[in-house]
Amino acid sequence: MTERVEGDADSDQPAMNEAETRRSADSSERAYLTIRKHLVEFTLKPGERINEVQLSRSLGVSRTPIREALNRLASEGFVSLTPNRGFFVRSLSTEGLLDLYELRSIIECAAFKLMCERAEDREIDRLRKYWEAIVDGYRDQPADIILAEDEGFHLLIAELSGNPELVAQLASINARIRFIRRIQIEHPSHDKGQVTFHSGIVAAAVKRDAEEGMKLLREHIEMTVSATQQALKDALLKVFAPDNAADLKRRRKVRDA
Amino acid sequence: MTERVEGDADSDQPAMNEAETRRSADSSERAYLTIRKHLVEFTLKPGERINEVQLSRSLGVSRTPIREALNRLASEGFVSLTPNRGFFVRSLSTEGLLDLYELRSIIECAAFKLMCERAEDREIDRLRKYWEAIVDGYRDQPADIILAEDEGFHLLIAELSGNPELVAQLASINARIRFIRRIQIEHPSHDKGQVTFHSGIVAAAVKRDAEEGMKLLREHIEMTVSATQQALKDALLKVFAPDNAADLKRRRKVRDA
DNA sequence: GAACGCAATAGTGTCGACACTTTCTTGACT
DNA sequence: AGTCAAGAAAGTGTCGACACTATTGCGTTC
Repeated sequence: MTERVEGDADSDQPAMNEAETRRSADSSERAYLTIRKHLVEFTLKPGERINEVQLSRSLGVSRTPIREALNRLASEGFVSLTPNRGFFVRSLSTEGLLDLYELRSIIECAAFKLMCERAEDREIDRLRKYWEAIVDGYRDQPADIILAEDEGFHLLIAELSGNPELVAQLASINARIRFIRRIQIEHPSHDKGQVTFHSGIVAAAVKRDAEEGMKLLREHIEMTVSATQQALKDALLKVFAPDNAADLKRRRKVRDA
Repeated sequence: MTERVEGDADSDQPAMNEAETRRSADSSERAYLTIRKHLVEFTLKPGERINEVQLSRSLGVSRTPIREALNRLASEGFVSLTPNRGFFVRSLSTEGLLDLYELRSIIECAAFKLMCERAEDREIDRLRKYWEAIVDGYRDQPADIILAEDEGFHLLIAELSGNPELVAQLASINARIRFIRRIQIEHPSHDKGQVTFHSGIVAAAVKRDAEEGMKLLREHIEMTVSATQQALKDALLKVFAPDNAADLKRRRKVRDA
């Protein structure tokens, strides 16, 4: 949805004690990536109010690029903005999560169907090859890699649907649930049956069997949802463990405000 | 998608020659609404580069709120941002339009289905009453009112699906195609059969007949798409009429860049 | 006369400062 | 002790200025 290059956020300490004040013309982008990382890793906790000054100091830039980044994150649903009160970390409640996964299921099923109807044979072949190339080492990869490969797979389906809007939507949804998916992958409950699932999807695509593919997708997403819910609960518990219950109460009050 | 109150943009000349420099704490919001209006009405033409200084002068605010508004509009797909070169009015090509309508169809069908499955009877009744309240004068209203009532109808369906994400998505799509829908409504080709269609939808909802409703929705959207394409062509022709072909050529070159 | 480079201009990206609003603190009053 | 209000502190919203980048126009060279 947002109109820029992605380039994942992996450099972390860009400033802090860096005296050399370079005007690198992309403070805003770096701020965006860094803040998103904080959100994803719960360094900024759900429900928390975001202090612009503090953030700008810790990133070594002024408030302008910070605000730009936060506005972007607001459009993407990561944070919310209350006039004159500032930005808040959006707390992804369990229901909210369900809603997002439901939306994802809708988009993915539609994409699969359109792909079956429209894609050329050699495009379907691209999907098959993509999967074949990664299937071997798939389950032994670290979580980040698995996640990226999985997202790539589903995104490719969206691309083959021929509708760029679907791609944009799915990418935006992915960004929002990525942190949870990672938690889920690292969680003991993580289902290794994904391999079978993906192979099934490829088979359905080759046969152009839209119904079969959509059925698989729906089942798959439903399964991950229930697994994810437990993983999320555990993660939230861990995040709020050091504090006492007061924090949780406040969070509930502000939830989705 | 974006996290604020909507409150439609209908006040137009907020500043310009207003000497009194009030710090009203919502310049950003006003800028957003005004710029969006310009985009919707083709005052800012597709493909055009947006000059922040000029805009800020004409709105009587500094560049900060202008940039904030433009960033928001970028997230929503109205404009695009090229680093160090600025914002450009996104040219909604005919294909792009098709993709958007397709996405809309997907979302609306899914919403209708979920509504049939989940909504309580009194909620379905709300939909019926909403339509009954406006059906009488519907076709004689001015374009803006028809548009708002129509959007409200479809948005209500999304709400009754029980999934706020669907509502947000639909709202965002609506914002992007609103200007075209208005053009289409004012175009001589505008189909008055919408009344029948909406009544059909309500009937299907009352019967909880998801298949029937989805069929109607798909047909309806497909019909409007073809009608809209002609309307869009006429409108674009009108917009680019004063200039010569050079402008169109430039536009093609930059398209969706 | 066309291509190239260089200076001048226009425009974006970021900053620090200040006005205005919300939130917290303190102290008077019941 | 608890409540409320006034003032202090913290924080957001907006501004104008300046640094940096892209673009335009001009003069030079081949």
